[in-house]
Amino acid sequence: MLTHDLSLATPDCSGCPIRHRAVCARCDSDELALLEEIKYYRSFEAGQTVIWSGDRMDFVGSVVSGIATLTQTMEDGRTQMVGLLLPSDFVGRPGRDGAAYDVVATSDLVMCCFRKKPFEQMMETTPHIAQRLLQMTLDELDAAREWMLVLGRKTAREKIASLLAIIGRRDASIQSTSVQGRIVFDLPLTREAMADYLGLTLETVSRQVSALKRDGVIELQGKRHVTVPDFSRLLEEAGDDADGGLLV
Amino acid sequence: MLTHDLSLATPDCSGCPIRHRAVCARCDSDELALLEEIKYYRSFEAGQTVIWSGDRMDFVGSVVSGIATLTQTMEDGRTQMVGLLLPSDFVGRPGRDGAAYDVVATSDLVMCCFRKKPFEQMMETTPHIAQRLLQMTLDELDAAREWMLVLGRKTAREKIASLLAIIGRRDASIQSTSVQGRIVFDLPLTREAMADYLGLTLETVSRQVSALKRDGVIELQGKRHVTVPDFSRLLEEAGDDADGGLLV
DNA sequence: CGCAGAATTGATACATCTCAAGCTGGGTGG
DNA sequence: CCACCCAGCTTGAGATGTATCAATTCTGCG
Repeated sequence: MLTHDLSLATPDCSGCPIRHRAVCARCDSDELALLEEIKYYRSFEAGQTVIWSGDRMDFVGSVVSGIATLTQTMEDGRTQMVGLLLPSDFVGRPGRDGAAYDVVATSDLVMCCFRKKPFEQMMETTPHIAQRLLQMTLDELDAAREWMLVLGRKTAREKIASLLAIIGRRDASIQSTSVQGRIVFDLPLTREAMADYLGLTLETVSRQVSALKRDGVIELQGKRHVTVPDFSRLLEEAGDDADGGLLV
Repeated sequence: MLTHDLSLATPDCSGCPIRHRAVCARCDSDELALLEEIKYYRSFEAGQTVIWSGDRMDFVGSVVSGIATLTQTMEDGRTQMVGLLLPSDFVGRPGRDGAAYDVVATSDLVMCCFRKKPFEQMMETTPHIAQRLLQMTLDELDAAREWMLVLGRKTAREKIASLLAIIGRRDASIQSTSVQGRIVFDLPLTREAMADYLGLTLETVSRQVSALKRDGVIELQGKRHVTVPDFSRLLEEAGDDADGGLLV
C-alpha cells in the first residue's frame, strides 16, 4: 500500500527542507523556477528498492527525507554498501544512462526527482547547478576515501566505532549541537546493513557493539538508540585523531 | 640529482600528451591560452613526496607522465592507498587550502601545475573546465566505490587479481590493444605499495602472486613484468563478471 | 499468545597477520 | 672481475581476528 500522497503534490522549493544543502543550493529564484518545471516527488517505503543496478535511469534527484543506501553486489551474493544517502544527497549521474548501483530505501523515503534530459540541459546553461554538483561530488569522493581507510585498515572494533562516530557527528550537525561530550542518536541501520557498510558479518557487528557497550564506550536503550557518554573516547576507539580531523 | 630540465620549459599545450584527457580536455584554444599563463611544470623523482597531508597547497594540477599515489596514514602508521594517479589525473581540490592526503611519486613524475587562486577564478568563468572536472570527479568516485567492494568483500587472491586486471586494462587502453586473451604489462608498484592499495600485508601479496603464478593465471618475467595468458580467466579470479562490467 | 524478523551468543574453522629466516638481482667498491 | 651489500621479495611456522555454523533470546506486532 502506498504512503500518503503528498508525494504527488509538488510543493514550492522555497519551503524545501534541503533547499540550502542540495544540488539546487546555489540557484537563484529564476533558476529554481526552471527546476520546478522539471521536478516531481516520489515516495518509497522502507525496504523498497528505488533502482536496480544496470537499470535504465531516466531521472536524477535529491533525497528530501529518509535514508537510502547505495550497494554493489557480486555474483555470489556478497554485498558492499558504497554510499549512504541522507537528506540533500544527490542520486544519479548526469551523462550516464544506467544505474551503477542498487539504491534501496532504508527508511520511508521522499525524493525530489528531475527528468534527466532536461536536467542535463540545465547543467549546461546553469553554472550554479554544475558548480554545486562538483562541490558535492568532491565531498562524496573524500567520504569514499575516508571509508576506504576504514575498510582496508581498521579492526572490527574500530570499524564500528568509526561508523558510530560518523552517524553521531551527522546527527549533531543536523541539530547543530556541539560534537563533544555526551551524544545521543538513533541508528538508522540494521546490524546487517552495518555489516554491509563495514565489510563485516552481522555476527561480528553484534559482538563488537556488545563489546563497546560492555566497555562503557556506548550505552544502549533498545537495539537502536545509542548514547555516547564521551565522544572523544569514541574517536579514540575509532583510531581517529581525537580532534575529529581537519576536513569535516 | 635533478632530472632533465625540460621541466622548466613550458611547452605548448597543443603538443601535450594528455591534452585530450586532462582537466583541460574541453577547452578551446582561447581558454588554453589563459591556462598557459598560469601553468608551470614540476618534476619529481621516484620516491619523492609531492605533498604531505595537511600541508598548505597553493596549486592544483595534472599528472603529465609517471605515476603517483594518494595515501592516508593513521597515527600508528597503518596506511591505506586511496588513489592511484596516472597521466591526465587531477591533483588537488579547488576550494580547499590544505592537502587531504599524502601524494608520493612512485616513478619519475612530471606535473602540469596551475596556481590555485587563478585556477579557481577560471573555473568560475570557464564552464568547460568545471564541466570536465565534474566528469573526472564522478569517474574517480566510481573508481573509489569499485575499490570499496574490493577492500570490503574480496579475498586476498581476488584482491590481487582485481588489481592486476585494473592495471592490465589501463595498459591495454593506453596502447589501444584489445582487452582480451593475452595481456602483457609492467607492474608500476612494489609489493608493499600493492599491499597498501589492497589492505593487505606485503607477505600476503607475495604469497598470492606466487599462487596465481603457480596456478597459471599469470606468468612472471622477473618480479615486475607480468604476462596474463587469458584475461577472462583473470577476471574470473577477481570475482568480476567475465565481460568486464558495464561501466568501463 | 505466538509468530517472524532482528539480534545475541557460543563453538569451531579458516584466512590473513605476525614474526622470522633466507633468497635474488642489480649496483658498488675493492 | 669478483665479493659484497641491500632493498625488494619469498617462504615458513605459529598466532590471531573474523567468518561460519548453530542455537537461543529478544522485540514488536497481528
